Amino acid sequence: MNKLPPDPAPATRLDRSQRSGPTIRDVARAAGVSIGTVSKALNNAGTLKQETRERVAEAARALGFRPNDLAQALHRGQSFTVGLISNDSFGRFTMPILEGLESVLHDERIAVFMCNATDDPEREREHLEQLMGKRVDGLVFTARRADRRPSVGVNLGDLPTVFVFSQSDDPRSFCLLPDDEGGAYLGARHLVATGGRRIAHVTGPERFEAVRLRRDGYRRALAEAGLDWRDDFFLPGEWSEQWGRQAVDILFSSTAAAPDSILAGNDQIARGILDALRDRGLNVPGQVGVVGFDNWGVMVEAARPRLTSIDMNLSTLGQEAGRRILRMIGGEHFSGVERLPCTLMVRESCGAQAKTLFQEARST
Amino acid sequence: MNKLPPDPAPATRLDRSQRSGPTIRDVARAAGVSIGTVSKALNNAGTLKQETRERVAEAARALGFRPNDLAQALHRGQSFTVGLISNDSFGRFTMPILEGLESVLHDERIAVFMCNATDDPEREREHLEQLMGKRVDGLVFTARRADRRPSVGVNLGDLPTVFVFSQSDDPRSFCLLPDDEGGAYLGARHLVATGGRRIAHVTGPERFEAVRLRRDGYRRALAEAGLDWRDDFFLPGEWSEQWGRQAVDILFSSTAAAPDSILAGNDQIARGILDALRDRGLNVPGQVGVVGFDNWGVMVEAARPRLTSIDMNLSTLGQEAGRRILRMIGGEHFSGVERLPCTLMVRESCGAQAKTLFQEARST
DNA sequence: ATGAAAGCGCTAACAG
DNA sequence: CTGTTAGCGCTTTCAT
Repeated sequence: MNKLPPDPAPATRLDRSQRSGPTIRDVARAAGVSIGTVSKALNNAGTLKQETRERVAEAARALGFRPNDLAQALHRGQSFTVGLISNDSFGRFTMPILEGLESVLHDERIAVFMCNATDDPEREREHLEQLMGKRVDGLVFTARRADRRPSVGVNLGDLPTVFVFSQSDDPRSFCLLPDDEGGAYLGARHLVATGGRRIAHVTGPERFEAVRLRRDGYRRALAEAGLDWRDDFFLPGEWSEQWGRQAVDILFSSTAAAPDSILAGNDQIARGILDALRDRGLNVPGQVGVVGFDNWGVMVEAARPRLTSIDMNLSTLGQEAGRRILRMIGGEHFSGVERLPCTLMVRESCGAQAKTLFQEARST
Repeated sequence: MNKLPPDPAPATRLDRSQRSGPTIRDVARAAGVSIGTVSKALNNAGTLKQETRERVAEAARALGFRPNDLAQALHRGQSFTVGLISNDSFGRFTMPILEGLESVLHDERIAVFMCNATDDPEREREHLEQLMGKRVDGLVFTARRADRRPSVGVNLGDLPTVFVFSQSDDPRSFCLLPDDEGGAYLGARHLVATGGRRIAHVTGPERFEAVRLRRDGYRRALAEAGLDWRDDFFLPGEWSEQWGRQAVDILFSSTAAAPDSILAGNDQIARGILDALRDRGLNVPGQVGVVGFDNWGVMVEAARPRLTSIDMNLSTLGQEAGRRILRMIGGEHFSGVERLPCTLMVRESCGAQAKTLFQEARST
């Protein structure tokens, strides 16, 4: 029965005849109709007798026929795929975004190629070449932090592209970001509302745009509450627990005017702050209220007490990215930066008692 | 010149003529040769005059020609794509695996469709259908924890499939896992080597196979050191910091025979242990040595002191998965379970002083 | 050394 | 209502 393999061939090449299932031709034969009829029946197109549709459907099912998307793609000039280029090797930010993106695209039958560039421009270029070769219908860029990034030298033509949690230096491109300013405002306002008068802000490196925007939100909340900005209460540093602990040492070295509240630039910093306060015997939230940023499950839940934090709604961001790219594929154009609201998640480190009041607060 | 669009059509359909770049036909025209010649020239196939090759290459470059992989795939019956189905929505384990997998596959010009099933069988089935439609050349399954999983009812034919960090209940399938037993053995042996005599093991739920295997490795190290197994020193529970803290309360409630070393089932538990020991005023590693499992950067670095931990080498696991699937695509067959060694990463929570001796230790 | 032509599996326009 | 056919962009014999 089996003819012996006539050609050993390169091992990485498939023996096509083996793997690929029945074709539309086989279905046509089985149902006793023409190829065109099968196509119409299976796509609910054209005008066919109900009985024919059923006969074809039946034959297709019996054979286990599954249309070949590649052929379809070739014909339609649309591949039903988009590429996702990520520079967040750790996945902390990319995964929720991907989840949202994918859930939206999946409904339109389009699949996502995920590529990890890990900040290597050469690698990114290669990935882009590959994706272009695969004729993706769109492109999504993601990065670890929301800062500008130079476009690598690949001609994308007018391929629909969106930058999520990441920015392009090309003003014509479209960027989707969390509302950092509003998020920080929300956190600081919550600290005010729970009685804070001396509110410090311990955050990441000032070269991050997110750090500057969050600072602005913090400042706005202070102003609104009639509180003065104090240079010694704004501490940019690193995104680490280590820095959070160190910042507490700085803030509380002179007990004179130590803060009664701290807004952290991320949850890791917040956790460091909590640990250091604990070491000093200071009660949270009794003596000091603490609010984090990111609402990173593993951090906020493990913290003692559990951490109140700002959620950037990354999954929603991903969903919106999906919706936009679909519209762009449909011919619409977008450009500029759009920001989506953050949400305050209240837990015990600050204001859990005022839960009903603030839990739903959203920025913007 | 342009004829007006005769059909407004669904907005999500591409206007093909716009987007797709030059075809091989355009190159042929530009270079003044036939289509077949262009194909040969670009693929270094057949036998062509050197000058012709160059002329074609030049024309292709000038036009910015990029071969259409879809057409190629249709012809060859190989799509140069594989699907990755992940059930680890959090990404903690999937990302490193994906990174390794992708780096290997990328070199063979094959791209990865990433699909998130988040433990929803229906969703997984849909993804599989979609991937089959796209004629992926292979399939990789990943899960959050290395436990058996039922196969969803989709006929995969003889499509090359590998389960990484995850298992199938079909004995014919191929599974790639970390050597949990060996990893735990490594950790426990290290605790022995640094002077531990009363070594406890605080870990996750016993229904996880990984928990049982790690327990076995722990037991083997004890036996090898002539130490007795003690039921009260083996504490299965949850994968949380909370549980780590609680376990310390249990272990040290009677100061009588408290442990001098603790092997944790993961880094979160280990971190909880460290915090609780600290609360009790116990010095690590002076009074109690602690070893974690996972070597999760954000945990081990933030811990005080920094955490000695077992690395499962997930990226390597992903690479191996990539190599195997390539070989399977090439026609080879694999089945059964294979385990790759873990590595001990020594830090201050136990034995950093003995660094040179154990840092490179590998299981198996 | 190069060209011509037959598909890969499917869709859509046009006949019948 | 259904069949026929011309491609989609590329590879690969087989002629020339």
